[in-house]
Amino acid sequence: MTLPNTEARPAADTAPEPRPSNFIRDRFIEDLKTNKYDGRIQTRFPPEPNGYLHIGHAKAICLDFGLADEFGGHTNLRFDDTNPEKEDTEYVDSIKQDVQWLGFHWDGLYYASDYFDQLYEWAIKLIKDGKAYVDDLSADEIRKHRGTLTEPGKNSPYRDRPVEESLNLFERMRAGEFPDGSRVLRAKIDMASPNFNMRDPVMYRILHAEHHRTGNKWPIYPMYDFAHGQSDSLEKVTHSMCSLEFADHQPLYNWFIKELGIFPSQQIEFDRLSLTYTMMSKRKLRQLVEEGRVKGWDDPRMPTLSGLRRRGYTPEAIRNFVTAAGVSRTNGVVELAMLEHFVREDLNKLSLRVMAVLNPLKVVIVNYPEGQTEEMDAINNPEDESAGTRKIPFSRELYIEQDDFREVPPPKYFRLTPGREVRLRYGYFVTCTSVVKNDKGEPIEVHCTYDPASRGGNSPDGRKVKSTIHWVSAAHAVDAEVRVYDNLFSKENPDDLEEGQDFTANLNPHSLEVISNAKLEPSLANPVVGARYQFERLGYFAVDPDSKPGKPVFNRTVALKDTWAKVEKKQGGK
RNA sequence: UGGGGCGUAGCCAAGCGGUAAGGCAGCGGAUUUUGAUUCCGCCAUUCGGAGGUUCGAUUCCUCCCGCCCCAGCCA
Repeated sequence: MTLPNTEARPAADTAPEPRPSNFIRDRFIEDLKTNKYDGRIQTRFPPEPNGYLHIGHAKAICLDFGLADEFGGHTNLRFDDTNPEKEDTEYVDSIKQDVQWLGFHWDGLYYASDYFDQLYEWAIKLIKDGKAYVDDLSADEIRKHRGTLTEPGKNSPYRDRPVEESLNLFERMRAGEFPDGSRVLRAKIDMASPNFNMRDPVMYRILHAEHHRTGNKWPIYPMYDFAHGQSDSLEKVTHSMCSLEFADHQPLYNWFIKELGIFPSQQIEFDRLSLTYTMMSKRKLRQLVEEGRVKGWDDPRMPTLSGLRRRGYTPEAIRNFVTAAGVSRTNGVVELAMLEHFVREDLNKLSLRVMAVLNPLKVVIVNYPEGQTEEMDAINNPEDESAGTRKIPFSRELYIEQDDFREVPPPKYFRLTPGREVRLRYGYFVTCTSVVKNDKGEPIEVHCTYDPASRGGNSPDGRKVKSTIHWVSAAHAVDAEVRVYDNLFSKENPDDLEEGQDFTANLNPHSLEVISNAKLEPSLANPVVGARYQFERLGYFAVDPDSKPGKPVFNRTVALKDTWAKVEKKQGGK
């Protein structure tokens, strides 16, 4: 889906916001100052192509690309594709698209699989140096030899087999002579290390699996630990940022680089992004897709970049949010309200205002001539004068929002109610004179009179009204489907579970509300897919790809802030 | 329990020995043809706790408490 350029984004006329300081930037500055890498900054964004990118990845992307950009550095996109059983080109395509959509450009595009030959040679070298050996133990036996948190591990009986034997066995592993799981190549480090990653970690496993890029060339695949640091090194990466849980791997990362005598890339760990009411686990997001709990990876309720894009989020909003949330080494959880603030902030600047009624209630202006239509002037974007104005038809029968009329108004309710005068935005002042109700006593039609002198919404005598409400002319209205979203999960922490529950127990049953009979102003009959609008007084909405000519479908990106809803809730209202 | 990491307001987060930035949320008030936006004001005598060093500690030291990560032939 490509987004049309329907929004004019005003050129920035102010200096960029000062970036909050953080420990990674400090490290860059320090390394530049000491000329540690000849004044060079090289980073990489290294996703495994086993799923779609989510907003947590946006943080890593903004750091890897954004921070390097700040210092005139370079950033590679590198796919960490060392586990063929989980990976697919569908994911590499979506990842490339999402990185670009976020607004970043990679200098080099690489795959760990590009380095399989080099990695294999390095493994041979380590065997020859007596730093690696082929182990015939089963996975289960290896686990038993690994020891526990308090007990050191035990050496494998194969640990001291002759170099020639390991060499021969490893070559035969590579030749495909052995079945999966029968043997592994291990680094010979220290089975008594308090760090499990140093207890003779596995470097290669046998996997007779087809790889999405190398096909059936390899029956053995390197482990993450034997691929990542060396890939960084090959790309002359100076600062290799990764998340906190890899901190324990750093000694191993450095060990391989040292034993191989290759370019000394350095690893820096930072905290992952967590959001309330949101799930970032790729495995669980995949489960939601596969079980049909959502409509796909790009379901607008998903925290994936493709989902947020379809929902109407802008890349700017996401980048601003990530920057504001900051980076540290604390495991915190950011409130979803903060993300929503940054979309509203961006959308407020660029989206065209439009009138739309989600839950229509018919209004008849009894003293307005039948058959007459007037063209009223409306401002497209009060935040951007260059967006101009447009004409909206006004006639005797209109729709207003059901919420904007109360037969019996609660305290502080300013909107339409019998006997009260309100302004129809860009229209006229109208006063409610009577209500027509159905058998159940629900209002189905409201009768009003209008003041012809208040055309456009101003009364010459200067009298005030407490409220301005939006409307759509019934005869000119465009029917539309509007999808209104709420949090995907009903708990702040979706992993907060009762005994025996699965995380899907916390799915919000009301995360999607489909409104099939919304009424839009006629300018919205055939909007461009992806275009974003503000429905005045309601929120920001984006055109969904499911739209058909004359029958648009909109996704609510986020509602406008609603002080009245808060007041009403405090009053114990609906 | 061994190792690693982290504790600053409801949430995120600066701070690096000189007396607590900023953002989000919240609460007041002004402007408003969106109960929106914008604007203005308020919101930590205190930095997980207890000791110690110092003229002076969120910053240094010691001990304690709490939370997160690690025992995949996943990344």
